[in-house]
Amino acid sequence: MHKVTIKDIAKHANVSATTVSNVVNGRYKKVSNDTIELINKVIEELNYVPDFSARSLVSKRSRMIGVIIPQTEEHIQFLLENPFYSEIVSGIENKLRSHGYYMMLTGVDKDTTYLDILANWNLDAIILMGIYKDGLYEQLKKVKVPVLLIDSYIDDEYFFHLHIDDEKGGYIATKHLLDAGHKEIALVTGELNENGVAYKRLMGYKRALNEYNVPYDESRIISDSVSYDCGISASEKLVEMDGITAVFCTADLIATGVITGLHNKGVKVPDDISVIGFDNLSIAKMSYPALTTVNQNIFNKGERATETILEILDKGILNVQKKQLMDIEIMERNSVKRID
Amino acid sequence: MHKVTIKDIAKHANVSATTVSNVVNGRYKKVSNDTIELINKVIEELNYVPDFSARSLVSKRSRMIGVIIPQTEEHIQFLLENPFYSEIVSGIENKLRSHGYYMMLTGVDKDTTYLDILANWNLDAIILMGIYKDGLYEQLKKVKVPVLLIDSYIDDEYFFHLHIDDEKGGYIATKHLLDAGHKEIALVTGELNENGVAYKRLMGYKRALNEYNVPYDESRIISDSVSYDCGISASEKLVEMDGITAVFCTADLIATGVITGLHNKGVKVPDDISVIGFDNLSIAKMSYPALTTVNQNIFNKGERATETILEILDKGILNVQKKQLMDIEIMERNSVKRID
DNA sequence: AATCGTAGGTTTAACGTTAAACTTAAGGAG
DNA sequence: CTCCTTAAGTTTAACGTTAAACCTACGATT
Repeated sequence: MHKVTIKDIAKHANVSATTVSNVVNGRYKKVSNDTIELINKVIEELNYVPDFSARSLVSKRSRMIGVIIPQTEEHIQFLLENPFYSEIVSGIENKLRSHGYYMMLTGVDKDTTYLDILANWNLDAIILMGIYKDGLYEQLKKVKVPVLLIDSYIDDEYFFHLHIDDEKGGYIATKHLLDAGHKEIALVTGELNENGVAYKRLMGYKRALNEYNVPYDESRIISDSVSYDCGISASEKLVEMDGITAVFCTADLIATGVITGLHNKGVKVPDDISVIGFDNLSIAKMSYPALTTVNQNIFNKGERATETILEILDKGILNVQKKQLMDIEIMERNSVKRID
Repeated sequence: MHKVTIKDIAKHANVSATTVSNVVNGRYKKVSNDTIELINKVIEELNYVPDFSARSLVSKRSRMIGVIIPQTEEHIQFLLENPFYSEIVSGIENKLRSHGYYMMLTGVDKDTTYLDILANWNLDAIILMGIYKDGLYEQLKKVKVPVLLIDSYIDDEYFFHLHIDDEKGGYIATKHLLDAGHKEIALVTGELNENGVAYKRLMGYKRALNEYNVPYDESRIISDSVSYDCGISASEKLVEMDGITAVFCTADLIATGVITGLHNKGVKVPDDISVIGFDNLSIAKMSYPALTTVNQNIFNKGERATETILEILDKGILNVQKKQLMDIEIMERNSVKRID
């Protein structure tokens, strides 16, 4: 009981394999209507499905896109447990699927030589989120496949970029607090890396403070990593800071931890301390109080990433804009209180 | 500048392609140490990476596992935005990766003939979550690939199953409330399908009530779908139910919605109404009050699924247990109050 | 001296598909 | 009546890898 191949169809329909291939791939100009009909009937009867490995071997295309998510040492489960990644992947997958493409999803750990693999699955393109150290980018350039970087400030003309304006995000978040009358604003953030989003958001924070003539005080910056638990532990430091009336968390995941942590210490949000987040994760509306945050439409970002990839695959690498910016805006909920 | 193939390595090392293949695949018994060393050197120099399509074509194995997540019409973004799925996928991916396997992740919508595709990527196995209608299971059986069903009560010897005891889960959750003195207990659940987990959990609920001589009242069952928003809307109905002191939500996602919804109506959790959830999602600890729930270790469930798959691939389809049960237990937090 | 086993290879064909080059018959233009 | 074009195919080779069958030289065994 062997696998049904194109040759079986050819034999049953009394035509050549090429003709079957032409029908399967919609090259109808080369085949008569009668033959098309006949072949389709035989395909149906014999339950033929083309073999993607064979197809990919000869055509050098797989209709498969590689999606890479960062993973840190400490948080094995980081990969998809961060809702940011799962939401964006969700957007990517949906769009890919609706266009007949498939997704290979993988994390990267330290000793991953994954690019080897990614390179040789004949992936049509790669979407990479977050930032990476070591020679990863150099390796990626060796692969002759288009690469789209999401949320990376690596300055390299080779890559395609999809972004929000993180500096502006930091600015409007801080401005939102300033406009609500706050002057003593702490900032809780993940790792500060010059090529990462957190750093840019910090820059925006500084610019807003400056614009409002509020002095920047480095002792009010808490930098750890992007997680709920780090939000919890940050809250302990916050309680000990004198005079704080508001906190800007550069990620919703941190913000939810901060809120819970403050709560546990008997500090009321937003009555005692206001909190603003960043991202507008689906969990932002679930916290209590519901989180005011900077909305980036994450699912849509995933869709947009896929659209860009599809455009590149369609028009060629040279005819697509290298850099794309997405809009952001404040999403007001209940975690920020006006003071005077 | 063509792709480096096994033949290039062979030429440079002055050996046959087969010998290179043997080295690449670790069949060292057939090659002398000197040759192994030489070949490895050449591979390094020329930056050779095997082509997976070619390999898969001849070997009928891809080292790739297909993971399928359900998707409903109403919630396009359902796929990974449900933390349950993202956590389990995270567990699957991590384990796969650490064993040198890859993951193809996809949703299914109504008009997906995805099995065609899944069948012909030469996937080594398929992991399927949730339940599906139509002929999907019959189609899956045609594919000659091992299939592991997570959380499905489809009764078919063909498939491998990974489960928790959902009836017991429903039972211990309800018992937890009963033991805390509650007698008037509503239940909020997703779609009730005989082959799904929600139905079993409902059965457990009934058994517990029965054991404690509390009459079962169908008007206290609210069935919608598994989402935060449905939790919100369920809360409106709950407020109108007379005498309710506790609610069992058969999913944490619903429970968080219920808590927020009740809150908005001025009902205090757990002071006025106690809430217990199911799953122990990572967001369970983020709600306020933190959610008491039935803990199934989701990430670990994903890992376990992968382990089973790897075992099947290793030992053959006949030498692995068809059904596996995972443990559950109550995870106490702050959303349930003892009353007397 | 003949035989055998084994280490260390090589050669060949096959996996399923497609791209490129080739074939044939019929119809229309001149 | 001949030449040209076109529709509707066919044939052949190639994609990169591996499994199976085959080969050879050398040392050990009888």
